[in-house]
Amino acid sequence: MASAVTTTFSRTAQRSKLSSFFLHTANYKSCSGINTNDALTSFYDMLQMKPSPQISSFNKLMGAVAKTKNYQDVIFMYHRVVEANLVPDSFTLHILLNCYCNMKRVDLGFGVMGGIFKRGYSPNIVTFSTLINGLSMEDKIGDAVVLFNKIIGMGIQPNIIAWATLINRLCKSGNAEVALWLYREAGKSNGRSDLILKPNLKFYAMLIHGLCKDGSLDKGKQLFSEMKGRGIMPNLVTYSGLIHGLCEGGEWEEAKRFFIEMVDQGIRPNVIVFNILIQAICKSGKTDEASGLLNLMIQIGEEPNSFTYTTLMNGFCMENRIEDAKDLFALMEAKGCKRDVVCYNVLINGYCKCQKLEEAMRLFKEMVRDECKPDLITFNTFLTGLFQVGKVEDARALFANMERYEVTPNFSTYRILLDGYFNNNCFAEAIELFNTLEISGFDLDIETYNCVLDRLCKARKLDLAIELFKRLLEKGLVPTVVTYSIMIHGFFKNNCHAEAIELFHNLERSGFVLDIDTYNCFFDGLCKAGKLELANELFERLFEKGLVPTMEKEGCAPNLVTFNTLMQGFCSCNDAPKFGTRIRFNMSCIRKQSIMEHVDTAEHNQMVTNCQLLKVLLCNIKEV
DNA sequence: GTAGGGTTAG
Repeated sequence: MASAVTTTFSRTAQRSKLSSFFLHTANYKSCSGINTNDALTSFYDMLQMKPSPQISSFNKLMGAVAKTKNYQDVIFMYHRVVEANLVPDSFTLHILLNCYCNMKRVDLGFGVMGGIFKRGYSPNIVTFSTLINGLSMEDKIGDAVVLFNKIIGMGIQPNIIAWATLINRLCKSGNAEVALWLYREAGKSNGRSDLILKPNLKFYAMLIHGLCKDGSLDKGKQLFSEMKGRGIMPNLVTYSGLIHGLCEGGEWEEAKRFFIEMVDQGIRPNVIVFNILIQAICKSGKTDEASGLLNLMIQIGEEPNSFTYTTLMNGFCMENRIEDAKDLFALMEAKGCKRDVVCYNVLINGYCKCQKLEEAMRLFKEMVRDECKPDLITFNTFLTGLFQVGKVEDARALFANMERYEVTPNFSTYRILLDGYFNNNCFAEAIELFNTLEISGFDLDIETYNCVLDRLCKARKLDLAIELFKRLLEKGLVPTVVTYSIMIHGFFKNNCHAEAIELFHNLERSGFVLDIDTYNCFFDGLCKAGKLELANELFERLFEKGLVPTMEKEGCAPNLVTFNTLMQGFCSCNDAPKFGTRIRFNMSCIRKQSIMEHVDTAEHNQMVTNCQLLKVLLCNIKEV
């Protein structure tokens, strides 16, 4: 899309009344609603005036454009100002700094701070607050806290804006406990009453919401009471945050209690709090109840918005009720509610989930016609769906089309392609893609390596797997239990029993904490390799060492898979009677309630089959 | 004239 700058500068600049508006408006805020094109016309106009207007007039214009989030345009304007030999002042530089931070280029922001020094100004609390915000936006909350500490060390006193920036970002990044601690600290006087951060409704709201979202529900509720105790009365937004936090933390009953309390206080719920409730109800699988809430909203005259419809549509899609989702999609249009990219994505995902790819494609075309630009999530969703039904050709074509829509593939996109190629027997293509990603310096994580290792092992390309395993170590990646399970399984599958056993023993000796899946994988390999004695020995050893109870403590308890694997192994060998005691023991373990919890259907069915088989077998087994 | 601030969807 062409920026407003290009369009403005491609046409002859016209002297506009706006120019004089910017030259003479005392109150900058009064021009916040300005259209970027008009602002740029005025800007170009002002640049040509002789004598040049004051830098402050240019600042007003740049500030106005920055408010419209057209940061690229502000940067363009900054360069034109410098080229025109105008001297940027501290305000100009701070506007520029804020633009870079909002564009998630805090590195360039720090560069601007250099410029602030170079031009003889000193960074102030505004500079640092902006940078703290910029760092947080790039998920560098730790660096933001370090910077905050540093400025205090430099003797710069944070003001309420600096505190609000940091506390808000901490709450949003899952660090509400830290935020609360800081808030408490900021509330202490340190002998200077002018520096105390006074109790404040918005700070409380941020903290309550954050604490609940992070799972500290009791602390959140406690803070809510504390706030009321201090005479700060919660309003709709405070209640919404609390209710949302409680819903996210799974305390639906509590959320409902506060909703009722809010209504009793005479606070009328708005569309946002309804949306929060609808989402929570959908998540608990009661989509019809959520649908009832939509009707209630309409009844009381609270207009549902695109969030409302989309949330509910997503609820239906998750239950494979695509027709209901489609009806809602139609209702949305009938009610004059604009369908945005999220809404289309939800429905495309729904169609993909129930494998109606033609419908998904129709919708994709419709959204383009509707001038709704597909985004990264549209493509990632659609690609996943196409690969799932084996439409590899269509997936390739869609991927090739991303550029046309100015959407850059991300790491998830490549993972979808990689998995998709592997799952659809395009082994060579998958490996080629992986190699390209590796060479192009893509930051591949251990999970991606695990995926490729697994496929290589399963394709009996053990040499390549070993080579790749060495390479990931060289890269400094740390293998996980999954990596080792894959390798152990790979060795067994490729008949390298000795290597599998050696690897397992090395891991045990080195004190590496194995999980039950790794043990199961090892047991499975041993059983299939006919090494029942070894499997039995290991199992006995685990008991002798008291390791089985330890395994239980560490969430690594033997599960149904363990017993199923061992039972099958013991039964299928020629001298099954030898393991009679073990088989009986395993069966009694299986009957234990704890083993039966969290068992999937397939595993359960396997168990039933095993048990039936075993009953027959056991009849022929003499007690040992 | 420059920074921040409470709630919602994929």
